[in-house]
Parts: sequence; C-alpha cells; structure tokens
Amino acid sequence: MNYNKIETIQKGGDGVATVKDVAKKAGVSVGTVSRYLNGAEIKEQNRIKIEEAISKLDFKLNPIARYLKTNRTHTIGVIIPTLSDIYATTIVRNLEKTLYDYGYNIIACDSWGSRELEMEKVQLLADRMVDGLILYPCNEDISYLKAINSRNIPVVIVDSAVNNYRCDQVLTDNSNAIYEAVRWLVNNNHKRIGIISASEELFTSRERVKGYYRALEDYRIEVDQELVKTLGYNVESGYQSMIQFLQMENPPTAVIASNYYTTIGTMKAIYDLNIAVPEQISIIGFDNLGLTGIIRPALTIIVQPMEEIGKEAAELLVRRIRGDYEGFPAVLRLKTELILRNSTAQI
Amino acid sequence: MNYNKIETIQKGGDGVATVKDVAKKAGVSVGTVSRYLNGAEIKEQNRIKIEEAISKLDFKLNPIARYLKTNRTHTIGVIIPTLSDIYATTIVRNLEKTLYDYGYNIIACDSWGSRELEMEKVQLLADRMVDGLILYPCNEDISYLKAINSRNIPVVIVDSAVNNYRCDQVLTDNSNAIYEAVRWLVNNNHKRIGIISASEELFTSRERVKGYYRALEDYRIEVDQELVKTLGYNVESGYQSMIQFLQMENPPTAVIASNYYTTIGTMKAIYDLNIAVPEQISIIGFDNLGLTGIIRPALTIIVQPMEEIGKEAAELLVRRIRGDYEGFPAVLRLKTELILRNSTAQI
DNA sequence: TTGTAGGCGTTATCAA
DNA sequence: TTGATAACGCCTACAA
Repeated sequence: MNYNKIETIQKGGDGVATVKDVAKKAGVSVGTVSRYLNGAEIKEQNRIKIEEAISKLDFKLNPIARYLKTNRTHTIGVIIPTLSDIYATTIVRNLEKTLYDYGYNIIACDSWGSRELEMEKVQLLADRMVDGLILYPCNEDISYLKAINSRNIPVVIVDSAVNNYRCDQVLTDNSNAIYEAVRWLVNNNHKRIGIISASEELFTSRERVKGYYRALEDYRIEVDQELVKTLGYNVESGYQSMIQFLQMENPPTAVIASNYYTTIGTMKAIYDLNIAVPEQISIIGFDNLGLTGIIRPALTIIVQPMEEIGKEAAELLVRRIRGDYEGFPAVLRLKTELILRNSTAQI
Repeated sequence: MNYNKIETIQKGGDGVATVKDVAKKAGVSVGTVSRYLNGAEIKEQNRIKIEEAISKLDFKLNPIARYLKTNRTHTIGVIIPTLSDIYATTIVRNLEKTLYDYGYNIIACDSWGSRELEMEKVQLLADRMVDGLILYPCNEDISYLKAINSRNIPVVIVDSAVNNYRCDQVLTDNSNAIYEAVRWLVNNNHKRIGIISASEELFTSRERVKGYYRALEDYRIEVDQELVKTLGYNVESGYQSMIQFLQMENPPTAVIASNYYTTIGTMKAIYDLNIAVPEQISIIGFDNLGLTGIIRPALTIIVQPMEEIGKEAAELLVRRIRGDYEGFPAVLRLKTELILRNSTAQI
C-alpha cells in the first residue's frame, strides 16, 4: 500500500532534530545547547547561532528523554469515579486549566466507581512516572497508597476526606453547607425539616448529615429519624426518598436534597405527585449545574465552589511537587454558598 | 523540617530497582532480563530466578525509559472543547475505557472552545510524544495539523467532520437523525415543523438542517424559513428560539430541538409560557443525558450513540497506531435512535 | 539461549 | 562560559 499520501503528523526517525543536530548546525557543543535550553547564561553570539539552528531544524525538545535525567514528566495523574459526572468533571476542568498554566498535563482516568480499578489505575499512573496525583476516591479508605512505594509522588485528595492516610485534601465544608440551609429554613419557621443524603459510609454524606444534626441541636429542634433519608446519591434514591416523605402522615414542611443527583430525583417526585413548591413544601437543592434553568420554581440551592476546588487542589499539588511542604498535611475546607431563589416559603 | 513522617508514594533515586538490579540479583545479564520482560523465550531456571528477583525488589519497568528505544509512549492525547460538557465527556469516558483495555492512557485536554488553545494543545501533545490523537475540534478547519510535522501520529476526529485534512472520522449520522424525526412527525400529520439548530458554520448543525430539508422535500412539504432557527447550541439559544416560535402568528405544530442544550432551553421556554405538551405543541428532543428524568412529559428523543462513538474512535486509532491503514481515511457514520415517549401527538 | 556493548535524547559533571 | 563525556533505564544487535 502506498502511504505517501496519508496525511499524518510526521513523526520520529527521519526528520526529528536532536540537541546534537542543533549543536552541530550551530557549531557549538551539546552542552551549550542544553544550557541554552535550560535558561543558563551563554554568549550572545552563541545564543543567536543556536536560535537560528533551532528554527531552521524545527527542533523540539524531547520531554521524555529529558525525564530520564530530571525525573520529572510534567504530567499529573487524575483519577475520578466518573468522567461523565458533571460535578466531578467541573472540578477536573479547572484542575486541567490551572495545571496547564503551570506547565503540566493531566492524564485522566476513570475509576468507574470501583475501588479495584481505582487502585489499579493509581498503581499504573505511579508506574508511568507522573509527578503528582489528584485523587477523587470512590471510598475513604485509601490506605493502599502506603503500599505503592516504588516512587515518591505527592497526592492531593479532592472532595472526600480520608482518614487512614496522611495527605493533603481539598474539600467542601459539607457540614456547614447543610447547617446554613437548615438555619435559613428555621428562620422561616420550619421545624420539620427533611434531609436526603446517602449512606453513612460515604464521607460527604456523613458530614452533611452531621451539619443537619448540629443545626437542629443549636436551634433546639428534636431530631426525628424519619426525616433523615440515607438511600444514596443518585436520581433514583432522591426520588424514592422524596416519595417516602410525601407519603408520611406528618410530612416535613421543608426538604434539603444534599447532592446534585438527589436534587433531580427530588424534583422528579414533586412533579410526579403534582406538589406545589413552595406552597405545599419548601425545597433546597444542591449544586448549580446543568439543570438549574429547567427546574420550576427556581430552586434555592447550596452551591459548592467547584472551580475553586480544582484550582486550589492544583496549586497545592504544584507546591508539593516543588518541595514546599509547608502546612502538610493541609486540609482545605471550602465554603459553599446558599443562593436564595423561589423554592422555600415562610410558614 | 522533618519530612520523614510525610506519607507519600515513594519515588525515584533511593529505592527504585532497575533492570540492571534485577539482573544482578538474579545472577543473569540485563539482556536476559530484558528479553524476559518482552516475552522472549529464556531458560526456565533463569525465568524463575528473574521472577524472584523482580518480586523481591518490587521492580517496575520504567515505561518512559523504554520509550526512548521503542518510540511508543502508550499515551493518547484527547482534546475536547469542554471537559464539563456531558455529551463530550460521555464520549471521553468510553474512549478512556476502551483505550485502557488496549493498554493506553489518555492525556485529556480542554480547548475551552478556542481554536488557538486547541492548536496549542495539539502541538504540545504531539511534542510530548503521544502515540495518537483524538480530536473533537471546535471548528471544522483543522488544516493546521498539516504544519505540525515534527512527528507522525495518527489522528481520529470525533463528532465533527472536517474537510481540509485527510484523516479518520467518527461521526453521528446527523442528517439521518433529523430526517427520521421529521418522518415520525409527518406520519403524525404534522406539516409545520420547526427546527432549532445552531449556525451554518457548525458542521453538525449544517448536517442536521440538511436532514430537515431532505425530509421535507421527500414528503413534499414546502420549506418555511421562519421555522428554521439557527441561533446556537446552548440553553439560551434554545430558549430564545422556542419563544420566537411560540410568539409566531402561525406557530409550528411540532418542534425538533437538535442538541442537548437547546432541548433544555426549549423546555424552559415551554414551562415559562405554560404550554401543554403534546396537546398544544409536539416536541422532539436530543440526547438522552442527565435531565431526561426530570422533564415532563417524558420526551420523545433522538439519541446519539455516544458509547459507540468513543469505542469506535478508540479502536480505529489503535488500528492506525499498529500500522493498519486499511480503508484510510475512514468516515464512520453512526446511527442515532429515535426513542418514542410522550411529547408528540397526532394531529 | 546468553552476555556484552552501544545507543535512544537529554542533562550534569568536570576540566579547560 | 564552554566542550567532552558519563550517566539516566531500557532495548537490541552481535558474538559467543
């Protein structure tokens, strides 16, 4: 077959100039070229000759060969449970942006919510010589990281706190997020407030429920366990939880859905049962993502600072890579915002 | 500062075993170890000794050093306009999965919808020695790829066709997608059918409108240009388009929203103006993503095969990397599916 | 089948 | 400041 006419980005072998080629063309040694490339001072005259040679040969430094000496790949591994979860990818997007500005690329891996796959991919990334790792764990047990000891790369955990491995973490202040939501409702005279959360096994869920209890305690409202639903963090569990609330003899007057997907499920239940919001029930949702435009009435909502999470995690990681371990292990707790709209009412 | 207690994945220098170390420990030469690692036949006795040594030293082959000889990084660059667009990331997710199974990792880059950034990142990935590139272009002019001639890496285009660069492409059959939707509506006696698309500059948009015209022509329905809205592919343009339709003296009896975000905008307009679907107007939406559960009534919808796009693109790329250029340049056109639900009515 | 030695493209060391 | 040369970790002739 004739490959001549195939348009591809030309690669390898033939045309790629090396430092050696540049040196020869410029009439200097490879050492001088290398020093030029790394920003050391060289004679003006040589600089010009080298720059000419580079431009003529269209020389590109081979970052992978460079790695052999420097031990830096300028690549960051990112592992998240779902590349198609809009909450997670919003973080990743901002990670990518910040890291790119610092000269790093990200290798993105999807763990498909499986701890096994997460471990496998962490191992693989470590072996592939990434300079650092950002991990959005499926599960708060990441003690397996201790066993991955072939290299020494900083790890920053995002979203979920972990308790059996000392490392930097960038988290939402989940407890406070719910606390503030409850406070808003209490100030509007609500006393029966329901919360839709996930299981006790999930860190974020546990923290959010904790914020709920703390607020009730502060406002001297007795806890009714019937008002705490912990079925899961997906559309279906949100839906089921809300259906259960609405079928109670004495239903809550307000409900807080404590993540994005349960918010969708909650509203789906409201629509199905034809409930008026906020006339019959007040609702507070979570995360200002894709669907906010379409929900009626406009939801009062707890918003996580996803751009900030990505940015902070990236910057922290870069600091660690550069050897700045000040404040290690850092646990950044970023505040949420409560955006008031039309889904809650005074009673 | 005392770093001893910092738990990190151990790296470099100190503890990392090399092929040489394994060879020494096993009492054989590096050549033998290397051959073992690459699957060549070696003496049983040596195999055992090598495997013992590898296990004892916790040896991991350094894939980057290997690259210097083999010229393969087993890394694929992926560039998409928005890492937080659920349509795009659903493709990426399936790309990642398939490529991972073939032993490749992806470096994900977000072009933020900017052609400049896209070019910059393509260049950078090519320089970073990826083995292949998957490009979801912001724009159908990718002729700049011709100029990136430092290497020779296969490129597969996803989603949008391109016309000034010969390469493999994996696309949705956009024209047929809309054709089938129009056909369904015509069979339900609709004659005034509106379409909400993006500008003529966008490839997918142009193709979708083409399918619309082709269907009207086949069914001998005269085209009314007022029924073709090309404001853009986002929620706001979908909203505006639908508002305009609803305010016409003689509004369409059915409307096709031709992407995910315009579908959301369309329904938002419907809710705002309190229109009954399908009693007052029939609606066909696009892409079965996140919000389908929450829209009432359940939408009849055109669904793109996003899993398949990711999988096919990945497999095609791997074939090219392996040197199989059969059928180059391949243009795969994957069919959409029309899922019938409750948002269209017979008239 | 095995060992030896040279090379991949870069950086780092040491004299000059 | 520069040039020559030895690494970095791996693969692969080539010779044994």
